[in-house]
Amino acid sequence: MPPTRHDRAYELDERGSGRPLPRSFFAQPTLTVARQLLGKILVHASPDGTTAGRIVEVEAYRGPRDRAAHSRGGHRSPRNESMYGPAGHAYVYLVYGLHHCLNVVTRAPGVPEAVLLRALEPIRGLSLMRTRRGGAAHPDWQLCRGPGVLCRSLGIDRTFDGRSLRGGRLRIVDAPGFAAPLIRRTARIGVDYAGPDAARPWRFLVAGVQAVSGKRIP
DNA sequence: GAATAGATTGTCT
DNA sequence: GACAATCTATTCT
Repeated sequence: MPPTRHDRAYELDERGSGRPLPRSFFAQPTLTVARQLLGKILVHASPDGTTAGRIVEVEAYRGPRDRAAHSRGGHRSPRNESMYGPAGHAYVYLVYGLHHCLNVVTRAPGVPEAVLLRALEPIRGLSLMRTRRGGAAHPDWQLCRGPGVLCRSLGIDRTFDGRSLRGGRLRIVDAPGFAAPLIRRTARIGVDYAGPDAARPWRFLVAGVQAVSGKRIP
């Protein structure tokens, strides 16, 4: 497949390589990491081929005091153990018995905070994404629109839980961010059970991007 | 375009 | 046995 305009713009080579982000990037406060992840690129170099997309929507989950987080009240179990691990590693879980969701762990080991990746703008391996989605004729902007769907398109499952995202087959590489005025905040999605924390504006997305979940912002 | 129901299973009470 | 950081198809308007 010939390189696309996006590949050159984001300096991805044939294997989807790029500059990794330092661990210090992921160890920052979770809201900072969430905002700064917008524009970075998630790459999965699988045996079937490489798929990649630019991060355009995320949500922050802020540990024991956040009643929407899996680590609320300091809860710790085999399922969410990765949230307690080092910054820059993955926390992958299954929701509703059907869909995988990918989080990026933040802060110091023992501090169970993370950023959920909710949508990507696809930039590489679009035909493989369509195959993984079951061969339906989805438009490009629908291929990674939503946390479960992006994992399906990129072939991400719980085998990546607890693994580093700064090297290996699944990784996040550096790329230019978005101008601050384009970044919007809203309440998080699907956390109505979380009482007062349901309303906190800890979802970050990019205005003018079609590939975000829910209603897009002009 | 908006609202609704159903899928499907690991995890926790 | 209840519920979940979701998605899709279907049935309205």
